[in-house]
Amino acid sequence: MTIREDQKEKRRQDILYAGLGLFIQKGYSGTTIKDIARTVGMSTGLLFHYFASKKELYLALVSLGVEGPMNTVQPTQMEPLAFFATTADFVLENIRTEPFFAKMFVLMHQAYYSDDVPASVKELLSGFDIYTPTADIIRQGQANGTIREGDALALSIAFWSAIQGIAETLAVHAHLPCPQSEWITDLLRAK
Amino acid sequence: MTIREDQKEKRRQDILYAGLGLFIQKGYSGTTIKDIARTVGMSTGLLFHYFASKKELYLALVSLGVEGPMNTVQPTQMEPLAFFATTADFVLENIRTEPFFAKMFVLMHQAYYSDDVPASVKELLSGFDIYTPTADIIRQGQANGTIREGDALALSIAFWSAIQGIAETLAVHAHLPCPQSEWITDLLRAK
DNA sequence: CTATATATTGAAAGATCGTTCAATGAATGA
DNA sequence: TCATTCATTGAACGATCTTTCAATATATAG
Repeated sequence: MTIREDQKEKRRQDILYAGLGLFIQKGYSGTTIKDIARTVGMSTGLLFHYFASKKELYLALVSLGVEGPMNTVQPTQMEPLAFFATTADFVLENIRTEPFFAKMFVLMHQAYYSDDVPASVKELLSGFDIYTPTADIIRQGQANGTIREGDALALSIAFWSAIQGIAETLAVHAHLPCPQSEWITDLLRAK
Repeated sequence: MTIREDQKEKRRQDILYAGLGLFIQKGYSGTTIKDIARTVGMSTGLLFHYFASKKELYLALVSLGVEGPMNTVQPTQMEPLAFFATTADFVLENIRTEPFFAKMFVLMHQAYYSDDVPASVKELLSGFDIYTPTADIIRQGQANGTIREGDALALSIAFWSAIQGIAETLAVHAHLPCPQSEWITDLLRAK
């Protein structure tokens, strides 16, 4: 690996991080290549030396999220309520201490739910569904009495909505206090 | 009020509602005047007969939210936890049964937190802060033992984040089941 | 019915954005 | 050192978007 290749890779990371911050704050269409280039301190034309297009830059970010720490949230053999406690704790702890993680969490939500993203991104994310597998785990917890009664899908929506909303808030305002993971877990806990 | 004025007003409502749906799904920049015009079935030029600009159309929507049912959420003399139970119940019930309410809730969040909105909208919303007054009520509930201990602002963020996330999900997918307001209230309740 | 006001269209203007490209400066390798 | 490759710029191109406008159809008023 030559010095030039190292610096090129570092420059790519800078562009990606600048893009991440702008995309979650201004949306895909609201963010211009000029915005990103100015943030990292380069000319607009030069950015195309690192990424072939705006679409590809955004897709590279979403791919980072798909392969990254986001999908460490995997169903396990844990006791159901303990799984949610662990998951909430892991995600909130990372949101609190790693700005990149918090922003990436918001970007993935944006990429999944917004219609203001390239079709290639939608294709990459098609088939992703956090609610269905989570709802299954909730049903197991309801069966063994640790998770409250109620529509499992609705409980899943409540759990992830809370985490998602917190990520959105803290990704932009890192100075605000982060809710405790136990509060979110108690949303599911049977009394 | 002539027939013409009635129809003009009705047409304005149609444009506003079409814009609301598109804005929350594609963002401000991602939504084009052409999009909105096509949705209501008129030419692009005609839309400027009803709204002077895209900015003004968006601002009219946010103004509806500011004056509308959104600010019926007012601190009262209620017992603190009862206030949150009532608020969560009111908001979730409206999100569940009134698509316009759910979408408006999402739009207000977008207008407040996104940087992809006209400066005039930011000015209209400056000074709005749901967290600070809510955190005050939480402190009262902590004082009388009905609300759990912990950073009041963080509890406020957790409460509203959950509701906001649910609104975002149901505004786009109205067929999904709506979480119970008690689940959200239990997020604050002392054990 | 006639004249005036309103509704509507499609095209054009003006602005902005993504993208390309020729030209130049800097670093690398032989 | 010199030739070659890479980094960088700024201007230009084409596409798209907001907004305007002249022209036409339709409805209202007297």
